[in-house]
Amino acid sequence: MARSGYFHGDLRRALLDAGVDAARASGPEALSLRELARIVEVAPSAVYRHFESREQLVSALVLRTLGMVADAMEDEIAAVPPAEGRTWADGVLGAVGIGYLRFAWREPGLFQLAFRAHRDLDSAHDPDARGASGRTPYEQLERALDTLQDAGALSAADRPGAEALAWSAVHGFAMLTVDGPLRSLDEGSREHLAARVVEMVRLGLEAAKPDAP
Amino acid sequence: MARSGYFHGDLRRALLDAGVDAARASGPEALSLRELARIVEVAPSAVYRHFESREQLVSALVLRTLGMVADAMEDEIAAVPPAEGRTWADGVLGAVGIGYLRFAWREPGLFQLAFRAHRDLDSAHDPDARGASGRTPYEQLERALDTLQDAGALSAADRPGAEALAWSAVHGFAMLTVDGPLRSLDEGSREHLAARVVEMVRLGLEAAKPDAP
DNA sequence: ACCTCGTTGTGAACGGCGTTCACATTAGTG
DNA sequence: CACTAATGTGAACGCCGTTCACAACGAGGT
Repeated sequence: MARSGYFHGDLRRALLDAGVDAARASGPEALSLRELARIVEVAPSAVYRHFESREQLVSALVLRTLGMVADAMEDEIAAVPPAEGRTWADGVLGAVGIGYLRFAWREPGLFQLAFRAHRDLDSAHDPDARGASGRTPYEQLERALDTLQDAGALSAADRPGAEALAWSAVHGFAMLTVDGPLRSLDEGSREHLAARVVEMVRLGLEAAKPDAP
Repeated sequence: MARSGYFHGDLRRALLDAGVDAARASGPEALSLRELARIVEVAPSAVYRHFESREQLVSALVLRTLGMVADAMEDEIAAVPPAEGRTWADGVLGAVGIGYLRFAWREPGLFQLAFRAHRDLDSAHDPDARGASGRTPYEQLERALDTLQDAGALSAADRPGAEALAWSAVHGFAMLTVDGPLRSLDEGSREHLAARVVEMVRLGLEAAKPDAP
């Protein structure tokens, strides 16, 4: 923790901790390499012993944050009243979406860090992006959709692309409400609209009207 | 155009032109004030005679770009086969969404410029954000939803928030496909999924299942 | 105990950025 | 024609990310 003179105990971890704090407080823009080095009381160049570049540091922070998102989803799923078949599947899918959104509102800085410039699908299955449940956020979505399919609410023909459909709606709403034009919505309207977004996703997925016979 | 010695003919316009070119080529990150000044062959400080800050320059560029988006939507609407009532209304709403998406794919750099850090709803009605039709992109969406309501496909109770619902889905899909994890989708799947997104929005809006009696 | 060697942190420097300010140049106006 | 307001210049400030030669340390072998 405290540095033993010249050497820092665990600089890599300390930088990541400071990074999470900074992003939480003021978003991903505030993540300056020099600033983090200052917080940890180390020369800027020391950072390069643990990360190849600022970008790579940010990537590590993104993975950490994705784990938190996964936990938020898991919490929301745990709160779904037990049910069977289609009702349960709908509940889980909704919980995944609401978990995503509630995390975004509770931790806007971290949310932006995780999803604003989160460019690759690699992280969707990166071990470092897993939460306590052992799943990444993307895997939670996949699982919810599997459940939906098993419950007979989603046809096999409509399954491909279902992740994109659901993610689009929820992610778009998150963007608009966290950072965008709808960011000054009060919590009530926000939650009400979120429920409509989730309902829209459900309808879009269960419509089962493929354009091929 | 060419500068008459000391003075530049129309520096403000020249900077905006250069800014659009730069953003088109390499996204909004590449918009450095000094770089634009270099292109226009002027000292960096000269920029401050026309814009209070880099941020304000970018804002002006955003408005310009929104006008182009409005035009793209208008083009798409013009291509909708003429019909009446609900069919026509559905067609217009779809065209607005598809116009948004096609613009995003055709001009990814400009799209990001316009919608990535586009923080206020003010620009939704800013005169400088209007296209040739005299409407901003947001106003096009409003109009499409009005049409939908007039056609009886959208209840008055569901009208508030309809903009947010539609925008969320389309914007989220645009983000994922332009910059995000789905950016390497081929054009075919992209268009196919876009149609499903639009269909999802339609279903979500026309569901007419308010939670209050 | 000593010496080596790889690891980790330092300090100074480079070029780039946005921004400021005193100053130079010009176009219009009275 | 002189004055003034508008417009462009040049140098400077403090920030940023990154690089590199160098210093301090821990561990392992002799």
